[in-house]
Amino acid sequence: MEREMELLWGLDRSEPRRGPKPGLSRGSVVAAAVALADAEGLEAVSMQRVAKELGYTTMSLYRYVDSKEDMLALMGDAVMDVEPPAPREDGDWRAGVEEWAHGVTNVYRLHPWSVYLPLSGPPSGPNGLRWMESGLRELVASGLETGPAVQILTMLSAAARETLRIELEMGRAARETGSTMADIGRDYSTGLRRVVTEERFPTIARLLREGALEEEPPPGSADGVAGPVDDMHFAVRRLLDGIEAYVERRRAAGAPERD
Amino acid sequence: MEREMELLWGLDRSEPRRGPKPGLSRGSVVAAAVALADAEGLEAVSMQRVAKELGYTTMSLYRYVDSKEDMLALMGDAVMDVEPPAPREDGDWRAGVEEWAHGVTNVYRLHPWSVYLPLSGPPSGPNGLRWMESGLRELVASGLETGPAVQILTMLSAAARETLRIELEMGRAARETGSTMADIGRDYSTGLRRVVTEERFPTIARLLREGALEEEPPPGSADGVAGPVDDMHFAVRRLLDGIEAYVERRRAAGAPERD
DNA sequence: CATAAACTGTTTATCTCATACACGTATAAG
DNA sequence: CTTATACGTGTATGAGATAAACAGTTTATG
Repeated sequence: MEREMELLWGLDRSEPRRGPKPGLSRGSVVAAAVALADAEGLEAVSMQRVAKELGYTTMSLYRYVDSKEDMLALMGDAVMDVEPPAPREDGDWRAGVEEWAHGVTNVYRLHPWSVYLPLSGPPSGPNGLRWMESGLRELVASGLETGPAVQILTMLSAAARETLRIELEMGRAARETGSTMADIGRDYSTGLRRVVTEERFPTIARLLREGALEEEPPPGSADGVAGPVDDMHFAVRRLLDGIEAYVERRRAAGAPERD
Repeated sequence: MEREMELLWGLDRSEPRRGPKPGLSRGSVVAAAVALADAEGLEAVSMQRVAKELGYTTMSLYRYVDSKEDMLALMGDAVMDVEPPAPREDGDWRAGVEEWAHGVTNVYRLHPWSVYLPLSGPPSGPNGLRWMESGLRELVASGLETGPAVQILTMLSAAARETLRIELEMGRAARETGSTMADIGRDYSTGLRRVVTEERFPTIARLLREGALEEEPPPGSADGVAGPVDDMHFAVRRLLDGIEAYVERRRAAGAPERD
C-alpha cells in the first residue's frame, strides 16, 4: 500500500542531477502503453512492444518503471485522468450519484481494457482519488455518514466495472461472429435452453420463458440494444431508493440506530 | 458462448472407443489444478506444475483440456460446486438474499484465487447456474420481475467479488508485513493523509478525520476486525430496502410503471 | 578544468511458459 | 489379425519478464 501510493503519486524518483538527459519519462512510457492498449488491447502490451513503439530497447523501460506490474498500476490511474462530475448546484444527490455512475462507466469505456486490469485494493492514485472524492461527495450529500458512503461507493464501482465487462465481452463475441449484440443475447438464451431444465432451474427457466435476456432494443441505443450497462441503472436506482429510505428513517428517529 | 457452455457442461469429448485407457480425466486435471491453486495460489498454476502434481508430463494435459484458458474456466465453475442455500420455508426473501450473498462470499473464500480468475460473462456452467438459480429464486420471491432480478443479482455478485478481493488484498498485505488487518487499514489511512488535502479532497479528508477506515473491531471477528466483507452488508441491506420499496410501490399502483 | 560519480540506453543471457508436432505404443473394432 | 484411434512422451519453438554487465554522457566537486 505504501509502495503503491508512492508509485502512483510519483513520490519516488527524485530528480537526477548528473548523467545524460533521459529520452523518456515515466509519463511517456505509461502514455505509450495506454495508447498501445487502446489500439490493440491489453494482450498486446508487452515490455518489448511498448519499447518498440517508443523506438527504444526493451530494457530501457526499466529505467522508468520497476516492473510491468508497476506499469499496469500506473496505466490504471492514468485512465482515470478525466474530470469527474462537478458538484451539483441543485442539491439533487440522486441525480449526482447516477451521473457519477454513468461517468465512471464512460471513463472505462474510453479504455475498455482497463476493466481487465488486476486491481489491488481501493483507489490510491491521484486520479482514482479524484473520482472517489466526487462520488463520496454526492453520497454524503444524501445525509449518509462517510463510512456507509464508502460501502455504497464500493458496490457501485464494482457493479459498473463488472457490468461493463460483461457488455464488452458480448461486444467481442459479436464482433468475432460478425453478429449484433442482440444476437449474442439470443445465443446465450438458446445455449441456456439446452441445459436448463424446469426441475433443476425453475427460475432460470421462467427467465427464459419470459425472454428477459432478449430485450426490446429501445430506440436510439448504440447498436440497437440496451446492453447490460443501461440495465444496470435499474439496480442503481433501487440502491438510491434504499439509501433515501435509510436516511429518512434515521432522521425521523433522531439518528440513533444504524441499521 | 457456445463453446464455453459445451466446455463447462462437458458436451464435447464423446467417449472414446479405441486406444489405451486414459490415466487422467478432465475432472482429475481440473481437481489437481484447483488443489494446487488452493495450496500455492493462482500464480503457481502452470501446465507444467499441474502435470508434475499428477505425475504426468506437461503435454499429457492437453489430451484433456484444449488450453490453459479452458482449464481456468473449468476451475471457475468447479469452485462453485457447493450446495447453494435451499429455498426458504418462511418466505423471508430478504434473509434469503442476504444468506445468498454470504454464501457466495464464503464459496469464494474457500478458494481465494477464484476472485482473480478472468471471467468472461454471466455464469454458464452447471455449478454457476445453480447459484444463479438460487439467488434469482430469492429475488423473485420479493415480487420482482425476472429481468430486474437479474440486474440486481449482477450487482450483488459483482459487489461480493470485488469486496472480497479488497479484503484478500488487505490480508495479503498484512501477511507480508507481519501485521494485522487493522494495521493495514491504518496504513492506508496514513498513506492517504500524506496526499489528501482539505481543498482538493474535502470529503475524503472528512472521512479520514472521522476515522471511517479504521473501524472498531466487533468482538468475535476473524482477526479482530470487521473487514470489508462484513461492511458490505450495509450496502446489501440498502439495496434490499430499495427493492422492497419498489415492489411495494408497484403493487400499490397496480404494477403499470417500471421505474 | 579535470575527474569521478551518477545516469542513460544497449547488449547479452537466463528462466519460465504455453503449446505445436512427431513418435511409439496400447487397445478395441472389424 | 490387422488397423484405425487414442494415449503419454520427447523434443522444439517462440514469447515474455527481467537480471547483469557495459559503454557512453553529463555534471558536481575538488
